[in-house]
Amino acid sequence: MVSKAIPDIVVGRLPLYLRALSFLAAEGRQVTSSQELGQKLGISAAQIRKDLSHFGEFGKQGTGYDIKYLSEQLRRILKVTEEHEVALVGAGDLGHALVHYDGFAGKGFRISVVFDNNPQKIGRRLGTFEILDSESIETIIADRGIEVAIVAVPPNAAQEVVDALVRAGVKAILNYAPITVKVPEGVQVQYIDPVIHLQRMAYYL
Amino acid sequence: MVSKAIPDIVVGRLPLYLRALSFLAAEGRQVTSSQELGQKLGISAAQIRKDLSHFGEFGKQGTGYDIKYLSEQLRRILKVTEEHEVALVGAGDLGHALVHYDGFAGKGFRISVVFDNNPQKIGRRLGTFEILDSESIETIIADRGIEVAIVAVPPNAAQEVVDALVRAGVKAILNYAPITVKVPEGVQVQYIDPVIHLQRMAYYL
DNA sequence: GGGCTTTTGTGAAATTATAAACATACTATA
DNA sequence: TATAGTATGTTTATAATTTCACAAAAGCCC
Repeated sequence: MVSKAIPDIVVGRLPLYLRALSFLAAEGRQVTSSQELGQKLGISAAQIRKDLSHFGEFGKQGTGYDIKYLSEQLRRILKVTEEHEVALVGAGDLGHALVHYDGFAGKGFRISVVFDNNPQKIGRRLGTFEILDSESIETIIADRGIEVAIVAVPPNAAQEVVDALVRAGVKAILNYAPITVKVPEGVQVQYIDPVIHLQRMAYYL
Repeated sequence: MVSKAIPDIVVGRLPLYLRALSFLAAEGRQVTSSQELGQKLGISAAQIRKDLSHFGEFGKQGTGYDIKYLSEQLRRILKVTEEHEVALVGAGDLGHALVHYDGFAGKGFRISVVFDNNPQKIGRRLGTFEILDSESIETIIADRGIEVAIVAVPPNAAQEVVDALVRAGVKAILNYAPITVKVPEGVQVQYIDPVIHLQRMAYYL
């Protein structure tokens, strides 16, 4: 394997591999194979081997992959060995669900601050967090060096929030608002919109 | 254009086009171009034209696309002109957020029944819905002919819920549980897992 | 230890997807 | 009515991705 630019589509599959490995580990399994992983994920075994080969040699011929070892390697590659602090903007129903979501634990992320622009909500608690004024996004996020944020605000507020996050130095944004936002070079955005997924499936109904 | 099997990746972009068109329409715009749409979505104009060409000719040379007309056509293609009834399984925080989410309106989907397996919750209300026993998924969904469902239950319950949905005749499942589930041929599953998106972005931090 | 089985890592081949290029058609304007 | 300017739909070219195929390495069993 030679170090080259890794295709983004490959990077996008690594978290799926890691997730599948976590489940196998939880079942007490020690070793797996590209074939088994592929079966579980609906991906060809060859593709999994090829994807991993971009980063090194993690398996043993005739045996497969040590689950614990490969998980560690993937976590290292994805830079999720330590937990990233995440800023959440939007303390509505979705923000509430995200704050209480236990799926972030051990996966490399931890919500550590919550913002909202509603004066009714500012100063109140959401879970263990005090809801902070969105006006303070820039200073607080910059001060704390947070570089990951989740946007869970209505669509008409999303671009404005994203702009503030970018100014604060955030480099990765997970946007639940159903609009495509503009960000400068060097800032990543990923989108979660249930309607997009549902409409895509509706085509095949 | 000749009718052939449409690449899934093309189908996956249609909802994005439709979403962008909705925004333009909301701004009072009448006409747009592949170039403008591409700019807004971060997709090349050629790709948009090519994607649309799989389904017909919707534009006018020298002018572009009539926003209302193209939206109608995309809705027809995606089969979201009428609203699909959606069954929601899981009345936790996420289910709560989904029931109150106003982003489904006018997009082709409407949550119309809610299930949970927690005896504490069954019979109570979630928004305007009475929470029904998950045990009744099969009969109720089959009776009402629902073919779209959203799974918002903990990972350890997800496969079981999916199995029940499949038996009930559901053909499209949006799964918020962070596990890859097994479904028979002919049943679609799409996944929403914030951790996957965050980990993918973390690679580039 | 030798033969058999398994499974990796990886080039080469096949497939699929994206981008570029362009002929054609339409609008607007003078 | 002629001309210039746009923007489509489609063809062609380029690039990216996936699959295939196989040598090599490791384990297992007698």
